[in-house]
This record gives sequence, C-alpha cells and structure tokens, in this order.
Amino acid sequence: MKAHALHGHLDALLLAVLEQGALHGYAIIEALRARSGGTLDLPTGTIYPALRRLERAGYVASDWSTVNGRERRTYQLTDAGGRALAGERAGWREFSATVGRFLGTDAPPAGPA
Amino acid sequence: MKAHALHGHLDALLLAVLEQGALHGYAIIEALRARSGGTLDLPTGTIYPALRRLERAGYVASDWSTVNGRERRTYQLTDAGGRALAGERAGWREFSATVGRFLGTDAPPAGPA
DNA sequence: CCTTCATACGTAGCAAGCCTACTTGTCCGC
DNA sequence: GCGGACAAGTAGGCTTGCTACGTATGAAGG
Repeated sequence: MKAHALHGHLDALLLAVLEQGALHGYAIIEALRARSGGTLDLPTGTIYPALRRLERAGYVASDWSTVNGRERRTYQLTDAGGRALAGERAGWREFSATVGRFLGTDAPPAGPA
Repeated sequence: MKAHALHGHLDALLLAVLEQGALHGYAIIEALRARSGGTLDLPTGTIYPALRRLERAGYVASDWSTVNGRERRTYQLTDAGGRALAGERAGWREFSATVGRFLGTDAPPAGPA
C-alpha cells in the first residue's frame, strides 16, 4: 500500500486500536499488522512520535511498567481520546464516502461481521 | 472536512474528474464542489499546482484556449493517466478497506446509482 | 563467552503534500 | 470608475510520516 496514503489518518487508526484495550507501542505495531492482514506494517519511527503527539493532545495516557526486565510504556485511551475517535470516525465516513463517490466502488461487497 | 485528510488522494480525485471529460482548472474546482455536495471546496493554490504535477507526470495533457477573452487551460486525461487512475482506484479500495476495518462502518448503505 | 535475534523504546533529519495569502488580468453590471 | 465573478498562477509555511540510527534487555546457539 502506498505509504503516503495514511497521511492524516494515522491518529484515528491508533485511537481505534487503543479503543479495544490498552497496549504498549510495540504491541500496537503488531496489532496494526495483524488486524490489517499485513498491509499496515508501520516502523517504530512512525508510531512512537505519533503516540507522543496523541499524549500531548490528551487523547491517550501512558504508564510505565517493567515486564521481564524490559521497559514498557502502555498507552490507554482517555475520555477526550474517545471523543476524538468518534469525531475521527465520523470524519472518516464522510471522507471515504466523498472520495468513494469519485473513485467509485466505495463499498466492497464483503461486510465483515 | 479536514483538509489534510486529502493527502495523497488528490491526484486520484483529479484524474477521476477528468475521466468524465476534459475540463479547465476553474471548472474542475466547481466540479469537485458540485459532485461532493460542497464538501470538497479546494482553493486554486491546491488545484493548479496539482494539475501541473499531473501534467509533468504525463497523466494529463493541457491545451490553451481563449473563451470570452479569458485564457483557459483545458486538461484531459492521457492514456497513462487512465492507467494511473485504475491503479489509484485499486489503491483506494485497499486503503479504504484497511482503514475501514479499524474505523468500522466502511460501507455506507446507500450505493448511488 | 560471544553473537544474534526478538523485544522495546526513542530521536534527528528529510521529503512530500496541501494550504494560506497574494498577484495578474478580463468581462459585466452598476 | 469600481466591484464581483471568472481564470490562472506563485511563494512560503506547516504538518506529517518515513528512513536511518542509537540504546538496552533476555533468550538461544555456537
């Protein structure tokens, strides 16, 4: 997938992943890769700064912990983050509907459960 | 709509508009606005450079003409542009399916005729 | 013991892309 | 004459994601 396509949607993706439960950065990367079927394989240099950005914005909160001698920074969605995610979702729907109107075939037949 | 969201998809949009017939820049802006229901109201500073970019890439070709004393640069899709559009469409489908999997509600019920 | 790999975090600098603001010029109505 | 719609364009800035690099631990293999 063209990498640049993500522009402006990464934050929404991260919030959506964290919506299902708190995760640390490395696990977020793996979750994105797994849930996208390998399509989204994002480098740490993309994820970590994005998470700091989200934290500065107050959309996620982080806690440090040590697991097996390894430092982990676990992020969880805040209330503001939940609201932001709702907005991002609405924005995505409008965006995808709009672009889909031009590019056609917006709706793939397979509606995943 | 958040403008930044367009990042990386503007080219596809422009090619899609031109697929239906040659238009000049100003008319392209109006076509985008009309077909998107007002959602896509892009400034000239966005459209004109993008069209030059597409022309440099060989995806569109332009012809000057004068209508009512006003200079018009009319753009039309080239063969390469048509192929590029097909690729963009496929890319868009993958992208929207992927992001939609995270943001949910990828497929709006209304399939326009 | 030492190397390598997976886990885990992070920064610095770069490139791309779109927007804001501004400029030029014609035609039409007042 | 002046303002507004039409029509094209450039310059500079800002955001964003990527590449490349750096640091550290634990487990496995030679």
